[in-house]
Amino acid sequence: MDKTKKARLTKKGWAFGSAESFLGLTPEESAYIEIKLSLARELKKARLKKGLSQTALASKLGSSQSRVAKMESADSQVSLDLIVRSLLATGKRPREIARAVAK
Amino acid sequence: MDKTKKARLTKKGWAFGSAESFLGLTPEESAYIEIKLSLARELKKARLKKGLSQTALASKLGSSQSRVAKMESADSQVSLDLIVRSLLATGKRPREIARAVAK
DNA sequence: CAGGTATATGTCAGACTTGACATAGTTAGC
DNA sequence: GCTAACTATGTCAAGTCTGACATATACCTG
Repeated sequence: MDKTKKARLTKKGWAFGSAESFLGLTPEESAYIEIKLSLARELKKARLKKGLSQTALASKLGSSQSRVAKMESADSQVSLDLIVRSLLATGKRPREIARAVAK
Repeated sequence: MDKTKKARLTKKGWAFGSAESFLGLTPEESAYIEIKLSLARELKKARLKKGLSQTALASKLGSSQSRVAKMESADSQVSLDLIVRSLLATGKRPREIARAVAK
């Protein structure tokens, strides 16, 4: 999968929209990015709901502020694995994660 | 996350059961493994439904038979990312993936 | 405006994941 | 049993992701 394209799409300028493409992404690639973006938004929502800063959440996760920021922006250098594990660590149940995946 | 424990749990002897634990896994770790196992089963089901061998699927995915086998067994050396992307490549829609996540 | 808090972005060494390959085990038909 | 097709498991070099750090930007409040 071409990470440069993903990176471009998920840069600030694109985050507001959907990941559909005129840049040659296949439907599967688009779907993958959509899922990642949705989970990223879910993580941010979960954090804010708990009134935590990125730094505070990072500490709970055993990670760092910069990585939390990258998760929340669905950075191409962040895996789905990490986002899902972080969601679980914030108390989200699989059912809620599933909802975000479908959205 | 301790990968050795995960590896042990997902070894043949445990694959039939759930990933709950008397080995010191936290609920989040268990949930993560459950999700992975569920998606792994989904991938196998999708492949069989299409009447493909692991080798044939691997070729479609640009991967190898051994990696497909590892995906289907939720091997600890396989990421959620890869399983999700493979599911998408086999034609599964996010909604169906979500269902497996919740299960 | 200074200082503080929060978030974003770039980089890096070390850890992890990947496709490929080798090999072993399993299953089905003969 | 033998063969062939299928699947499981181990290993490795190359590529990717991670936490940590540095730094930048934005927004307060005094």
